Amino acid sequence: MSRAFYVTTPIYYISGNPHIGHAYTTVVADVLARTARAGGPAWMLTGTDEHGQKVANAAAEHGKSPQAWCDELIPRWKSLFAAYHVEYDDFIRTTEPRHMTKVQRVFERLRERGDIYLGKYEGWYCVNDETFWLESKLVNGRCPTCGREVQWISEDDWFFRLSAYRDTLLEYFKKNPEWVRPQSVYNEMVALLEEGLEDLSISRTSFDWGIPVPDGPSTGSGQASGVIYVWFDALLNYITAIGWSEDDERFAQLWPAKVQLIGKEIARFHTIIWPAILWALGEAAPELVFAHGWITVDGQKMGKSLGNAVDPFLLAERFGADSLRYFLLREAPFGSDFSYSEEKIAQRHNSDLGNDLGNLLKRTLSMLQKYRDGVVPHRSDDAVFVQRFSPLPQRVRELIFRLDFRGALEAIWELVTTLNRAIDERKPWVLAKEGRDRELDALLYDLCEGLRWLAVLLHPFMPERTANMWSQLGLRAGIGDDWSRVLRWGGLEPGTQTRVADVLFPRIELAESAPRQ
RNA sequence: CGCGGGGUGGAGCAGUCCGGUAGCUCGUCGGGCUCAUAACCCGAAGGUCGCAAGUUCAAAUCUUGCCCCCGCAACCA
Repeated sequence: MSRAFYVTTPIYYISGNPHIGHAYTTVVADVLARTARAGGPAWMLTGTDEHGQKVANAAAEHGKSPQAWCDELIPRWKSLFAAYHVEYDDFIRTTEPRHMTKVQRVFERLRERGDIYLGKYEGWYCVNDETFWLESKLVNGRCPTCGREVQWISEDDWFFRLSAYRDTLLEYFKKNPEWVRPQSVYNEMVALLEEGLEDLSISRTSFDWGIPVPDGPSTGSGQASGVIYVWFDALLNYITAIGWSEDDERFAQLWPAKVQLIGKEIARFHTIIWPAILWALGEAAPELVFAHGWITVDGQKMGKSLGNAVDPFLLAERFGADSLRYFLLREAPFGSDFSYSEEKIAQRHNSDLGNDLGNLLKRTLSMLQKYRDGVVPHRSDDAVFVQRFSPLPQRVRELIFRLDFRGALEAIWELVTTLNRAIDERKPWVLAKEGRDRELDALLYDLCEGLRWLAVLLHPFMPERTANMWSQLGLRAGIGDDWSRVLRWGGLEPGTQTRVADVLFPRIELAESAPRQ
C-alpha cells in the first residue's frame, strides 16, 4: 500500500542529562507522527547514541562498565518522553545487537566496494584536550585552548571516501532546493560543499567503547582495527531500526524517511555525510532534513555551562506538558531560534489556552448545562460554519507537513475566535430568556461541534488535554481517527450527554514579578 | 577580505525573491457584554522598517559601504 510516514529524531547522546531541547525535538516528531496517523500509516523513531569516549569516561568515573552505565540512564530518557506525552513507535539504542550487527555489515559492504579504505590519519594532537588541531589553529605551535605542547600523531585508520560524493551532493542540493530546510541551513551546506570535501576518518584506536571494526580480507595490510567512529555508527540507526538488509518489505515501506528532524548543529552530518553513506549503500537520501533552531535564554544558547539549563521534568510539572508542547510549537516559526522564559510560557498558557480555548469550552458547556441539561440539541441547519471550516482540516494538515506548526495553530485558532465571537454576537442568554429555542439549539449545537473539531485538530499538539475535552463533550473513542472521517460538520450526535468537569487550563500566576511602572 | 543567518511600533515575529497606503500575536488604553478561568467581543494609541549614500516618479523591499548580534569553521553528538 502507500508508504508510511516515517519521521525520526536524532538519537540522543546518552552521557548528558536530558534537557528541554531534547523534549522539543521529540515533541515535534510526535506532532508530525500523530498528524500522519490521523490519515494513514506512520512510524516514529527515536533513541540513544551510546558509544564513544565520553560515555566510556563517564562510566569509568562511576566505576561502572559502559554498558551498565548506559542501561542505568535509559529509564530517565524514556521517562522524559513519557512526561511530554510522546508516543514513539520504536526506540533504538546503538548498543543493541540489531544495530551493531548491521553497522558492521555496512562497513563490510562499503569496504568491499572500495568506499572504505585504509589510510593514515595524521595531525597535531593535544593529549590534555583529546583534540586534534589544524596546524593553522595552533598558537606558537601549542594547543590554542590549554597552551600545552601538541604532538604529531600518525595512525592507520579506516576512511570513508566522502570526497568522491562531493559533486553528486552539490548536484543533488541544486536539484532539490527544499530537501534541507530551513533555507539558512541549506545555504550553509551548499557553501561547505563548494569549498570541497575531504575523506572522513571513521575508525578510532585510542579507546574501545564502540562497535568493533569487522575483520576483513584487507585488514592484513595495516594493523588498523579499533572501533567505528561514533557518527558513522550513530547515523546508521535510521535504517538499522527499520530492517535494512534484513526485512526488505518493511524497509521499503519506510525508507526513504519523510522527515528527519535534527538540531542545526548536526546539519553537516545529516545532509552531507549521511546521504553519501546512503548512496554508497545504494539507498536513497531522506526526503527532507529539517534543522530546528535553539531554545535560548536571553539570547544565549541554553546549556549547563551557562547555568541556564532548565529541568524539563520540573517544567512539565509546573506548566503542564501539553501547555509546554503548545508553547514550543506556537511561539516561534519552526526552524528559527526562540527565546524561552517562564513569563512567555505563562502568557501563552493563560492567553491562548486558558482564555481563548479553555474558557470557550467552559462557557459553552455551562450554558448547555443551564439551558439544556447538558444534552447536545438537534443538528443545526445553519451552513455558515460548514462552509467556512470544511477546508480547515486539509489546510492544517498541509501546514503541519510543511512543518509550519505556528501557521497550523494560527489557522486552528480562527475557529476558536469564530466560536467565541458567535457567542458574543448571538447572545445565547438573550435567546434563552426570550424563548427562541430553535436559534438557541442551533447555536449550542454548532458550538459543541466546533469544540469537537478543535479537540481533534489539536490532538496531535496536546494529546492529553484534548482527550479531556473529548470526554467533557461526552465522547469516547475516536479522537485520533482519520480526519476525513471524523471531521465532518454534524458528526456530533444529538442527545450526547456532556459534563462540565475540570477547568482545562487553570490560570497560572507567576510568583510576584517586578511591579509595573 | 573564511562561510552563513539576522537587525521592522514596549515584547516576539510576518512582509524583502516579483519595488507603490507597514501587517500579526501579546502587552497598554477606551468601550461593549455578563454565559465563562478578572475570561469573551469591538475600537484606539504606538514604528523616519540598524546607519549612510545611490538607482527610481516611488525602497523595509534593488545597489554599494559601514555598525551591531548570532551560528558554523571537520573528528566536539
